Amino acid sequence: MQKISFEYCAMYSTDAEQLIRQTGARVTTARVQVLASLLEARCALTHQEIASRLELGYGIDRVTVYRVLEWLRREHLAHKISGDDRVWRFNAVDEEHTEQHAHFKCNCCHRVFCLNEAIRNFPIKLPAGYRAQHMELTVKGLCAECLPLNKHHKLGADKKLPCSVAKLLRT
Amino acid sequence: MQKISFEYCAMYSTDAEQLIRQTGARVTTARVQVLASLLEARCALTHQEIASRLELGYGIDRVTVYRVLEWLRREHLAHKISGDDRVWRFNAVDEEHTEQHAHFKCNCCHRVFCLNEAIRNFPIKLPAGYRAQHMELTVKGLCAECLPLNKHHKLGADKKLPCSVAKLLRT
DNA sequence: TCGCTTAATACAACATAGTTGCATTAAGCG
DNA sequence: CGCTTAATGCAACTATGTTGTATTAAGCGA
Repeated sequence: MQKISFEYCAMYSTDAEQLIRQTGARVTTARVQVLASLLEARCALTHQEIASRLELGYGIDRVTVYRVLEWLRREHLAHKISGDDRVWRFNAVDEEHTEQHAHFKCNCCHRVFCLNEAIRNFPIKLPAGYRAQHMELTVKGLCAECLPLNKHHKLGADKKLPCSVAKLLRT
Repeated sequence: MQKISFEYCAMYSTDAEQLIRQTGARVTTARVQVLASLLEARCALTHQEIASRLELGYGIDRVTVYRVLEWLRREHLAHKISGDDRVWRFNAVDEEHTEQHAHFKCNCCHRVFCLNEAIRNFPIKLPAGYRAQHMELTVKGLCAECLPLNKHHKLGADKKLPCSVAKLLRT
C-alpha cells in the first residue's frame, strides 16, 4: 500500500519533470511537485489543497505555489477553473483537455471534475450585435462517490462526505 | 436630461418599494435603493458598483449593501452570478428570470448580462454514477457596445472601453 | 401622534484568497 | 567550479466578503 503510493508519486514526478523540461524553463522542485500533484489528482485542486501538501512535505512557500500555478497555466500544462466559491482550481492538461470542455462540481464534496466533452457548438442565441468567443459550462450535482450517500435525502447535499474526500480535506 | 434621469430613478424606486413591501419585511432606504439600482441596470452589478453609488447618494454602509443583496437573493428578488474574477454580481429577478438561464460576459467592458434562454435540457453526458442537479453556462465574447471598438483587432479585448462603461466605472 | 418592540443598520474587527516588491537561493551553463 | 539570472522565500499589502455588537428607525397599537 505504502509502496504503491510511493511508486505512484515517483511516476507522476517523473512525468512532471519531463513535461517541465520540454518547456525549456528551469526544472525546480516546486514546479515538479505542483505539477505532480495535479497529475496525480483525479479532480481539480485548489491552491490551498496543493500548498498545504507541499508545505508539509517540501517546505514550499505558498506564494511560490501561486506563481508556479500561474506559470503552468501560461505554459499550457495546467488550466484554471473558476467556481462559485471564489477559489481557483487547477487541472493538469492532457491531450483531451485542449478543447473547450465542461466541468462538473459536486454539491456534496465540492470537488470539481473535468468532463471530456467538447462544448464548442452549443446552441445559444445571442442578442443582435453580440459576438461569442468562448463558453464555460458547469454542471452541478452529485459525484459517483457522494450519490450513494445522498440517495435517501431529497436534495441532501452538504450532509456527509465520502471517506476518501474527508481524508483529502484533512491533508 | 437631468429630469428624465430623476424620473427614471423615481420610477425604479417605486417599483422596488412595491416589490419589497410584498415580501412582508420592512421597507428601508437601503433595500429600496439597492433594488432600484438593480432594476435600473441593464446588466448585472457588482457589490462595489452598487455600494459606491449608494454611499455617495445615501450614506449607506457597505456591509448593509452586502446584507441587503443577500436578503434580496433569499427573497428571490435578485440572483447572484459567480464570475471568473472572484466577484459576485447581482441582477434583479423578473418573470423571465426564474428558469435556469445563461449569462454573457463581455471580454472588453467585463459587464455581465443575462441571456433569456433556458438551458435546462442541454445535451451533456455525465460519467456513470454522476447525477446532474443544475447547470451554469457563461458565454464570453464582445457585447454590442464593445464589438465595434474591437473589430479591427483580432482578439482585441481589454483595449478600449465604450464611453458609457468608462463613465459607469468612474462612478 | 406617540411610544414600544425588534428588525435592520453602522461601525469595527476579522477572514480568506490572491498579489507585489525585494533580498536570497539555486538551476543550468561555460 | 564559478557565474549569471531565473526562481524562490518572506514580508507587506489589496480586495472581497463576513461576523459581532451597539445603535437606529420601521411599523404597529394605543
